Amino acid sequence: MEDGIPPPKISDVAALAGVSPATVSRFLNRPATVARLTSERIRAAIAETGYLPNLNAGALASKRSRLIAAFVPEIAQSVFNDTMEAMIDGLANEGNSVMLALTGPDNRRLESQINAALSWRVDAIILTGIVTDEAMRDRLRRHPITVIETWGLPEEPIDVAIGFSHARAGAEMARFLRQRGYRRPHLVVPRSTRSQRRGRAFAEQWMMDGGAEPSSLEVEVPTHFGQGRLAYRGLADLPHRPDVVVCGSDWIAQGLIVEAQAAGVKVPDDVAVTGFGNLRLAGDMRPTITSVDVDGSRVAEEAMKVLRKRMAGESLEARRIDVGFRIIARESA
Amino acid sequence: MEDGIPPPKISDVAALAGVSPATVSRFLNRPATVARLTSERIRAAIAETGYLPNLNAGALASKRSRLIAAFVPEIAQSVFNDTMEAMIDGLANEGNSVMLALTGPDNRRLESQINAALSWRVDAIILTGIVTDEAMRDRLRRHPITVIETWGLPEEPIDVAIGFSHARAGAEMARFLRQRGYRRPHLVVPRSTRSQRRGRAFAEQWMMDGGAEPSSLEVEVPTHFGQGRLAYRGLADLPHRPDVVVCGSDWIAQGLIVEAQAAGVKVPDDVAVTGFGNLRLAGDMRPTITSVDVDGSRVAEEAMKVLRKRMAGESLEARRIDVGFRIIARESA
DNA sequence: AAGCCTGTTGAAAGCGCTTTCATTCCGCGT
DNA sequence: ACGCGGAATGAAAGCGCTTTCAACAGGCTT
Repeated sequence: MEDGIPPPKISDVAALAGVSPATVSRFLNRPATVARLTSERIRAAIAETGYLPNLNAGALASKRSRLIAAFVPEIAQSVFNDTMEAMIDGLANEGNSVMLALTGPDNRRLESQINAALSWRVDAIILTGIVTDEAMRDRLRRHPITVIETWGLPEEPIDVAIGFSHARAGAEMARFLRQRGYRRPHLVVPRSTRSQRRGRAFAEQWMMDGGAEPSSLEVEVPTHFGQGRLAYRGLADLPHRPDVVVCGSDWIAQGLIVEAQAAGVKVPDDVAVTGFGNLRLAGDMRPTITSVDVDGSRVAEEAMKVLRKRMAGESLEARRIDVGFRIIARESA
Repeated sequence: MEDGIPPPKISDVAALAGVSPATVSRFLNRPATVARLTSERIRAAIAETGYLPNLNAGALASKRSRLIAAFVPEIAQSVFNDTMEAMIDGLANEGNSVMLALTGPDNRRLESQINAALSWRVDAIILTGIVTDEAMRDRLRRHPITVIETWGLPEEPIDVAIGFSHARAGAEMARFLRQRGYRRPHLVVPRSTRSQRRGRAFAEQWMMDGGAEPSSLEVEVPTHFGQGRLAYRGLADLPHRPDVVVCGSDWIAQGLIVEAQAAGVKVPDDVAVTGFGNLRLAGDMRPTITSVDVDGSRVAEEAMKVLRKRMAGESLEARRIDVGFRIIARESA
């Protein structure tokens, strides 16, 4: 940190290169439209001055900011991290900048963060975690920007949604476990809209297939290892001992397994366990954890495709993109 | 997403409120300077129009962006996440926006990301992970913005540094383990500048205290659970079996413990383990993991203090702020 | 030779704010 | 009654870009 002279501007570069500012601007934004020789001179002038375009001015003049706002509940420990990372990475590579906004587990700061994003005139908003407030959804719908909802797959997306059906994931897990012969599942359900949807769908499917209503435990988000341990201990108080515990995240599953083993209980022989998210640790744990895999990088990819199309002014073929999910059967169940 | 009319601007609000744009601007930026009644009318006009200031225009005109760039190697799994979260949160609360830039584990994209940040004329840059390139450090020094380096504590900060001495942390761990009676440490060292500094300091201190040079294993960053398992298996190939494994992160430690237990080896009786970072799971694991605690929220706090002072134009008392660290002794060592 | 197209460039008018400077209006001391 | 100072406001000049629009030079076509 130091101070003094203002940074060079486009007119400084233009003067040095012996062209007009307009030409420098063109060189920067649509290089193909400026003559070879001119380009060379401008390139040299930029290097010499150390010019960095002022993107605030650019955004103001062009009404396109190449700025994208990403909303996540939290980053501390989140299944979204991989997707976010792939996205931020990819966007940066294409010359965009990403503003990260944390909305808090209960979406407390959602509104103020959305206002901030809109005030920066971002080109797009990427939402992770569900915006349940209809008024807010409508407000976003009225703005002429791209809004991508990820992970969930709402019936009526704000604009575009990329994700999978949590209800189907829950139901499928119920079928999977029943078919494997389990009969007394216990659910550990994080207090998030999506997790609860999975939990509900699991229970419905389970009962539809003739099972009794599964017992369940709610835990706070973000989920973590320690919750698994507590969840394991809670098992003792249940009217009848479950033969499989369906956890809302791989971390919970991992903690539960560790606690079970510390108590001398074998997984999956004495009690089976499933997780969610198919984090790397699910495959690394002893025993390896049966989990639900969602291709996070596919979500990122599709999101970027959508953004590219929008920027190019093309129209989209689909407003709901289902990336699906897969139950990964491993040792723990 | 929809389109049509351009969003309201400050002159629309001004017209509706029957004042000049200048007054609305003042109302927005220094409310104390506008009369009570006028304020009321403006407030109403803003509400009626749904006005959101265009911050690009604001930043351009005022030369202050209230935009802060945060650089991290990655977010997927990182000890920095808590600090980042606290910081993003705090900054947003004070009316700033945060641009998150991923530099990649090897700082590959550092330069382009820094250029992007400077192009947006951010007010400050927060660096996590060490910028080793002296040319880049100098370049940043020449810019009239606040640069905060976190976690490390370089001799000659670019501007301000907030962190702790990794060398001291390594050395202290060596003393701690020796005093506890361990004699054959094995190091699992992530390939990051900071981790390696700790590892080296550990070894030096250990030998200075009369121990033999510790064996060690390098692992890639970001570290993860699976590496601990592999590290455990690698132990078998060592010339003599270590009595304590010093891991570069809690995740590694956790994986190592799980693998040891799966092999019927008791922790810490047969082999002790330490981690780093004091993540929540360190206290939750069975056995609980001895780790090194760094107060991440303190780092965030100090960073925000620095930013506040700079924005207020005050000068700083210190350019290097040591937040220290503590070895948290638990069951695993 | 006139007419046209394509490729390349420059002039100039904004983009929507902030901020200086000037102006007006009051209350107050003398 | 006069002048002064402070509070509140407005006029207007930018901030550093982008983007029309027009202009011009060649090269072709007819």
